[in-house]
Amino acid sequence: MPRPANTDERRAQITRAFQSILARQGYDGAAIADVARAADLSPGLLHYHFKSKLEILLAVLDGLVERHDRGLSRRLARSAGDPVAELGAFIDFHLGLGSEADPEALACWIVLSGEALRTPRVQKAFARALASMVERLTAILDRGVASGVFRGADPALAAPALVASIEGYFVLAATAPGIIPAGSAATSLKRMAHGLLQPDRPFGPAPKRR
Amino acid sequence: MPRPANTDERRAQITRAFQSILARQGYDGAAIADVARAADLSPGLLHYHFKSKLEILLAVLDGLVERHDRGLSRRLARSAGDPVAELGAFIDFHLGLGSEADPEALACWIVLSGEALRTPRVQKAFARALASMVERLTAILDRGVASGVFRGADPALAAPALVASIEGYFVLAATAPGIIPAGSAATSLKRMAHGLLQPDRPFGPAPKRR
Amino acid sequence: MPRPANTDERRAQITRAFQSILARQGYDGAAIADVARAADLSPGLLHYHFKSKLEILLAVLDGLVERHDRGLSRRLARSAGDPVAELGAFIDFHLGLGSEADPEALACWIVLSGEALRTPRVQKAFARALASMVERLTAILDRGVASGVFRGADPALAAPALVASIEGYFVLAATAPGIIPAGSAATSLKRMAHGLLQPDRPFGPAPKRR
Amino acid sequence: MPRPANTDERRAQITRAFQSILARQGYDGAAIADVARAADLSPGLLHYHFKSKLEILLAVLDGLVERHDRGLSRRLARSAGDPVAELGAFIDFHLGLGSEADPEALACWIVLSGEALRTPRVQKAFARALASMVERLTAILDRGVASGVFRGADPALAAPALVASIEGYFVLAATAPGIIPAGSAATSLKRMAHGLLQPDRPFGPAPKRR
DNA sequence: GATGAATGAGGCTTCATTCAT
DNA sequence: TATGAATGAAGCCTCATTCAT
Repeated sequence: MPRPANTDERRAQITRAFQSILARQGYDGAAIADVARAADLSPGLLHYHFKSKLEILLAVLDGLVERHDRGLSRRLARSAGDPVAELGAFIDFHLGLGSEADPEALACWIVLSGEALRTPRVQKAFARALASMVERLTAILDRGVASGVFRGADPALAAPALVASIEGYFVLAATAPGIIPAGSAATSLKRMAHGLLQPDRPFGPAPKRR
Repeated sequence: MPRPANTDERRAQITRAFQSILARQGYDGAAIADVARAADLSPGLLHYHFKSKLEILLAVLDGLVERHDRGLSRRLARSAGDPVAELGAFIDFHLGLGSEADPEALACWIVLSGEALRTPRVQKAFARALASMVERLTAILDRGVASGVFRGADPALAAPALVASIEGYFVLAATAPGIIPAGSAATSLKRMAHGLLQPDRPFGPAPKRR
Repeated sequence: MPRPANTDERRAQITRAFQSILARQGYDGAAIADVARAADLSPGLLHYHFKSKLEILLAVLDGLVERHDRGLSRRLARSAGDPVAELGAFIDFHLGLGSEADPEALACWIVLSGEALRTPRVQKAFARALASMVERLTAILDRGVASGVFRGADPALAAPALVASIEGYFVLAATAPGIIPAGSAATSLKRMAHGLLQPDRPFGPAPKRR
Repeated sequence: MPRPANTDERRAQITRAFQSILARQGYDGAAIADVARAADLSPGLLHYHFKSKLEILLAVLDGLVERHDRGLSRRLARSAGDPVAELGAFIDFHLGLGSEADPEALACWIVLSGEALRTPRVQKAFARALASMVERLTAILDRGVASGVFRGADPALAAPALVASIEGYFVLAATAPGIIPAGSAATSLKRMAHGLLQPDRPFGPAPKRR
């Protein structure tokens, strides 16, 4: 007899609108009233479905992470079993040619990194998301080491390094467009991966072949 | 009988206090009143010396960049002339073992990246700072290529890639402590530089030597 | 095929929950949603059974008064016919050794006195409750005067005075615990009653007996 | 050179306006905006001079207590040295014929008792005020006992009892006007004091004189 | 009778900025 | 230069009440 519950849809609707405002105006700049307007809801309703503004932010982060994880899984599935291909897919998924590019998500990600700095709950969730990325990449590298394709590599060091680089590309893409030559990100990161996952060679002129 | 001008000291005093609050509370969270209290000045005075809060933020950014540039120059001077050593110095300066580590500056830098997202003037200054880093690194790499130590490298791609990685390490260090194995950052980045600045080798088992 | 009416139970259920919240959070602090949760009902239902929040408050007051009156009658019945005993019972009932103490009801009573100050309907009901107490006590005293045990007393003055004292004890018990020596209230009030219900004697040293 | 500080006046101005609204509308009903309007100040200014609404309430309480204490001291001074007169003055000061009556202060006092119920800081201050009243009265009674005018009295019980009665008269005066016969309060309380401060006599007909 | 989503007004508080002195 | 009081616009959040189902 009561009106059918629609909490899930509403929460999604709110989260969507919040994410869009968040990308453009940052967390403090994202007024609840703005979000309500964007979602075409009354302001009070946002607080009916979320206890506080922070909860909405965390919901946005959750959504971002979940979509990221699902997308990554799908992408990795194509090259399952081949660590080199998986590594390439991992890199392409994150830095690939804009096919999956989502500037809004990217901007939110940067905003979230800023909030992680000063809000423990955001910090925890943000760090967890990064840790999960590192774990997945570590697993790939481990398999590569086991199969002998990544010689002399320590996945426990290489994975965080690659994730850091990806994160850095994100920041530069969002804040200093033009600094990264178009289309170069994935290629460059792959070369960096080569450096990490192969034995060092000294810099210098090509060794003379006898 | 005008009192002696002390604008410069005052501005420095204000900038210092603002930076400290900024690192802890973010831009919107940094109330002018808080800053004034931290600087032991009256709130009104901040607006006497700075037209607006944003101007203080930009002054902080300027100061950060200037100190960074001076420090980098000093560090590079030690290895002047040797591109490989300079590259190592560049990396160590940014990711080295905490000798120069300044968590406050780091946090401000993250905060600034977030503000760059939504404030054109910050964006411009932030991007300029990054561009300048890329330029300096590019010059080093160029010299290395010219001298034959960096074979098959394209400094125009490699420099942004390395700067992106550094930026990424910054973000992770500030937001997800513990994800980067202690002391590994500079080492890993150097290996990544090897990958970028040397000809590719295919992944795989070590070639048999005849 | 109407479902069986349960309005009365529901109203009692709501009133009970409201009283409990009221004691702890005051009138403005008692959110309908809180009350609904405490009563394990939906918020909408409260307004189905009560026209407004104020009506619930008045229902609580009614309930309080009714229970008080019933309890008092029961207590007085034991000493029916003896004005001195009835007076003692009246005092004990209100200030007795905690046997009947109900801190929740006490707190609500204080809250209600505050609301009486600014809400005419509460004021009226609150004053009526006090007037009824005064009336009952007056009747007792009247009988005592008639029978000669209360000499020189004016029940029209004495009854309000005793009720005021009881009210004062309530306030102190609820707001300044510890100020009233434990167990002293009823005893003290009985002595005060002696003062009211007997001819004055001047203060001073005991008269010399010849 | 700066504008002369006027914090004290402003705080007094705000406290005054708040007290006036408080008496009429209660604590929750006293909107900061209302108070600002009544004080002819901008709303923001109230929070410049007081950290929160609660602080204003506490300032009101402080002011009330201070004025009460000063007034009481002045009144007692007239009968210094004579415990009986002091007791009378104490009672008259609180319940006297409206000469000092301040309905606004009275209403605030009731409101404060309600807030004491649920706000620890108010509770503490409120209880302290009552304790101070009890102390002063106890001192008077002690002297009376020492000098033999109050025979068989225990000031540690009598003082709280009298203060409770005064408090009760306050509540009734504010919430149930008309219940206390005009002009009877002080007289009745004095008779109650007789009961408390003299040896008990059994109720009953006047003893036959021989 | 019952549900719980929805509304929208209003409350407290914060804060960048201005200004009289 | 310097002070700190003053302003007023938002901002987040709460809540009594209504209403579609």
